[in-house]
Amino acid sequence: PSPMQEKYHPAEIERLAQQLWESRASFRAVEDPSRPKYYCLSMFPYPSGKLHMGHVRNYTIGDVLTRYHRMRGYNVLQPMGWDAFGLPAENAAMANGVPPAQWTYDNIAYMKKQLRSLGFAIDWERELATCRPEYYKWNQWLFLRMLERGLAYKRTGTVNWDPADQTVLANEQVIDGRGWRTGALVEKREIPMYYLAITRYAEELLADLDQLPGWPERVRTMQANWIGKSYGVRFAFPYELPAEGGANLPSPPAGEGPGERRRAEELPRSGLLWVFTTRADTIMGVTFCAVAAEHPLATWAAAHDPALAAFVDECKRGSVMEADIATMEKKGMPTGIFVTHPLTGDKVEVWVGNYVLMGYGEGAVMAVPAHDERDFHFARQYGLPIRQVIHVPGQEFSLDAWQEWYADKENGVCVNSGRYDGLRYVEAVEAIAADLKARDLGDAQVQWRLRDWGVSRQRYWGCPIPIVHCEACGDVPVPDEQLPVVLPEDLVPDGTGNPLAKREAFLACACPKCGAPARRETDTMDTFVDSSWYYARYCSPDNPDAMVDLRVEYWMPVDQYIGGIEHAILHLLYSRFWSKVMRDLGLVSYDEPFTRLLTQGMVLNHIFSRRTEKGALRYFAPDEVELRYDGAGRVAGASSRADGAPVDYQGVGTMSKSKRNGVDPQRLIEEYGADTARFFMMFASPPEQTLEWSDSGVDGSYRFLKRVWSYGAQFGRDIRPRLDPAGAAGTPGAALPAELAAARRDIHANLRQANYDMQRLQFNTVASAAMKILNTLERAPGVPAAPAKSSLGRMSRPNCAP
RNA sequence: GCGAAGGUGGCGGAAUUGGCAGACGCACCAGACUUAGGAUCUGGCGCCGCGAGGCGUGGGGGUUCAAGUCCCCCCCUUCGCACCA
Repeated sequence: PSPMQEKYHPAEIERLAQQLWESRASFRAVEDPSRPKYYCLSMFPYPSGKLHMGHVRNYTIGDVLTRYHRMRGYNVLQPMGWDAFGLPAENAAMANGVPPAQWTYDNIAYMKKQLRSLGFAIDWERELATCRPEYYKWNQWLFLRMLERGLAYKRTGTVNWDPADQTVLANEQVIDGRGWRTGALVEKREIPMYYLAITRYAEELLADLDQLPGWPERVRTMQANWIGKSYGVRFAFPYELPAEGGANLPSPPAGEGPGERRRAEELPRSGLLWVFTTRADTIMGVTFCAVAAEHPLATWAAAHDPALAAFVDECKRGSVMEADIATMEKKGMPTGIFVTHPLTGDKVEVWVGNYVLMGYGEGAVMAVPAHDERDFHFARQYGLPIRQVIHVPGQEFSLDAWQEWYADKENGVCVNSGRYDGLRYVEAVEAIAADLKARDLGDAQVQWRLRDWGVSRQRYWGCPIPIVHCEACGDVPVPDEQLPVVLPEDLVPDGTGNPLAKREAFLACACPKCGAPARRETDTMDTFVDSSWYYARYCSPDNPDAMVDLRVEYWMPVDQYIGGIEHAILHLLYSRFWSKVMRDLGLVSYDEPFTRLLTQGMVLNHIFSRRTEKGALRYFAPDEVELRYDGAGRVAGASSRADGAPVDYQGVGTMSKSKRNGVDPQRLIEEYGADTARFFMMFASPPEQTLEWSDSGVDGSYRFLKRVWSYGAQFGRDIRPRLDPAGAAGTPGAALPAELAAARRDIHANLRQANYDMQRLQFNTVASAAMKILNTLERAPGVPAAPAKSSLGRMSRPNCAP
């Protein structure tokens, strides 16, 4: 052995190992039908500047799994790329005057260097960045295919509008109802946007969740609830508008309900107010209706009533976020318009309610205060009538306070409902739907909570939507042979709208249809479009002529997808939708893109703070703080190393810049080496659970690796017991599942041969960590945690071990 | 507000079908070795109490011979809520 091998110099060892891997192209993935494939995918990073611990954990878990499967003879693909379009690049551009493209490419270069230094087994030949024209060309191409099939369409949508900067704001840029840069009160504004008809796939997206046993149960539950299939009745209240004031009608926005997609140039004198309800059995208890501020009836009434107009304006202030709308104070105002109850013929007043959303359902709801909690409080607040029409035996209805049973549809029976009296929920809904249908005023209908996906963004740093606006021909799709519509990379946004709108060279073009001078669309696509199919592009990243080719059939679907739980709904749902669209276009043959999903836990660290004299909270980084313990090992207090004065310990929380409790992976790598970082992250906690940062744990990992290195020939004997994950091997008579037993044999066999072999050292470190992941993935039933030697005698409890 | 997942010692976490709560590990305490090894070994370690004993799985109620586990109500934390990624 050379002197170098006797001491542990991780920087040198890792550099040599990485050079070796590179010179041998060890991680290049080549299609090989003779071997089973294993496609292991980690969610690609946004190039925000540098890696954080969440990245390191995510990619280490993936790396361990690929190494394990490579050991077992699989042909492994582990690619990496960059989710490179997005808002932070524009914000950085505004702050520093650097074009988003330059900022993004610089960040990619730095983060790629970091990923390389971590020694991940990535096939870098397949690297992609979503901001490259050769990638986003295919966003545009598929968008055009969807447009041809009516899967992409244009209608109005609601956005946050900053009246000071005259620009659209992201939800994130609205703080307490005001624009983050200007402080101006944000307004809702209706603008034309492109939508993708994901609701057409709602049924399949819901049903196919059953085909994903490798996904965490809670993710499937959340997706099912998000899609939200409900059975109800869609019906209409006929109305006649008062005769006066018909001459100067405002132009209401297009109706948006499933059956109501007309562009109303003028509100007809008489018409139908459509609503949807899951509680048609309570229809006889309707005492008023509520419409959104943007609803045509509200617009019409506001034109005749200045007070109502002021209220409608008030409703249009504030953000469009559902969480904000759901938590704000419920307010309303009568329109003076009365509609006719379709079954009783009673007059029912229409109110404008700030809690009714134009973009959901019909933009109008029936109100049954007696049996809907929100309607109950609203009616009490405004003195509207409350009519009990559901009775639950043994319960007494009272107007004093809302009670849960008022909304009970299991035990409820119709009362005060004429011919429906005595019917239970299901019979009542059926009878009422039939009666409405007979009058041509409604029918039973399946309703989805899922809404179509609005993809237009009034932003620069994104994929251009391939549309040309021609005065004569209207909106004209860009022909395939003119793709990609290339985004100029030298612009710097200034916060006052999309800079593309000021770039004549981008705007000016010829109409593809008639050849006349035309203007390009300046909206770009939602970045969720970019991330909805990148995993498929990794299979053929070099193909300039097709979105995907036959290689996709070899690698896809992804066998193991790994990422944060925060993507459990949107990203994963959009990817599933996009896959199904690609399948229906004949591009791929799989139904679902991700066979198994692992949602990794967050990385936490201790938080320390102190109140300043002005009352503000000042945070201290953990390494700026000295901990004091009491006799029992409890944290008794903490003090600043700088001034010795006490600081408050706030427990643990996710690593964040604002709380100053982040740990920079770069420093860790430089100080201890990549193996220590990876080793610690794998052993400190099972992959799906939160990981609490511990400096002593990192230090211990380093010392352990050092000892492994220096023990040399002996270490197979000395170290082996310590490598048993959770000590599973220590239980006498415990039957290991075959998979775990095989993994154990692999690890022990390789430990025995591993002396001084740097590749094998890396291999063993990683392979033993793989055991821990397998424990999580396989959920091996019947494998108890191992007792210590000293407690073996206490194992007499019969139900303690098999 | 709505949807989802959680809450067990100082800490990470065990407890399989309702059957001795706290396995295993970390930290801590005492001792041994005896003197550089942040090693190893032995013992202790939920809380209160000198003790007998009492109390303990976020809080409150219930079912049961028996509840961390089942039922009802409430509280707290994390994730998502469609333009952050």
